[in-house]
Amino acid sequence: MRNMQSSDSLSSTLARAEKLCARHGWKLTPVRRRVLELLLAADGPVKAYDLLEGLKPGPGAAKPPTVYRALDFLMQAGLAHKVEALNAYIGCVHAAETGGVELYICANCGSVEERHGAPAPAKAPAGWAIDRSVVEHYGRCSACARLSA
Amino acid sequence: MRNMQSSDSLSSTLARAEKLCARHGWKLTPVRRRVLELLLAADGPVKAYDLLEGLKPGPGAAKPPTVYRALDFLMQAGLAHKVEALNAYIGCVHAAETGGVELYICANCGSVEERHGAPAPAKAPAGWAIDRSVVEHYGRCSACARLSA
DNA sequence: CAGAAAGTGTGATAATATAACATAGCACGT
DNA sequence: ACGTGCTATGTTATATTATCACACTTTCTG
Repeated sequence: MRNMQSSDSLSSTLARAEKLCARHGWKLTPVRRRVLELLLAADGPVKAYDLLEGLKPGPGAAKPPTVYRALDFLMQAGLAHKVEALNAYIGCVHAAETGGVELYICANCGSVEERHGAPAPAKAPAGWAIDRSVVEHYGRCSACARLSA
Repeated sequence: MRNMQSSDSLSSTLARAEKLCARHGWKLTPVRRRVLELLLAADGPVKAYDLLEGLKPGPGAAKPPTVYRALDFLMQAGLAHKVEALNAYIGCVHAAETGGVELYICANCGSVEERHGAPAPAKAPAGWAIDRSVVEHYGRCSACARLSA
């Protein structure tokens, strides 16, 4: 098993996503919801074109813009994150938490851990105003670190 | 002016790169050196295909693999960094400094500041072994922050 | 010198992402 | 209900970023 997301918690995470959107008046449309499901069900970061494949079985055979638009929405809503160094995307398990996200990515098994509310870099250069930070750590998760030790 | 690199210091940075490579037995070949020059002379992060254009004037009209190979070398040598969230590259002014790199990127003017020796995240999840971290902060540099205030 | 290793040239193509414009569904005031 | 505008989606094409595979050359080494 490569992620922390059980099949049970998938549906409860989706339910929370529904509520979050309802509360804000955002529309979790079928396409968006389907993309979120695929992200949450995956064992790790997912490539955009794999989502595209994942969408094929359904009635709507999507084209790239569809997927990218859904991803944009989910990221704005805080329901997904982009893993910049992998050009891949993950569903956010702790949606609605505020503050920056810090990602820990296991290079061996692909699992990802999210940390929220990462402390603002107190040591930014003088005078800089930081809007957004990308923080990604690559290494081995505890399980994989033990095995390869 | 968008970066901190004067024309003077360009040549001295190149000289230091030469020495660094000589000291380690790495080969700073003409192509690699030319790419490094382009990176250092630029006002900010440079896209791979812009480097490709920049190489055209010279005798060797390069193809993509040439540029990517040069970039790989420079990054391994610590002479360049990739800005993951922009798919762009920067020449490293503090080459040979150890430890992780933290980048501050001004969304307004494109200038970039490097910080080296970023403290390892003491709060990594228990048991994780971190090999490499990507840390990029987006916002406004002190000059641009003042103007837009 | 012979052989191996590292670097580069070249053509093709893969992988990632967006532009531009058409269509459809829904919300809202009347 | 009706039109109006807004949001979302569909569709075609294309832009952008990156790698593969193979040939050739240069350099290093014994």
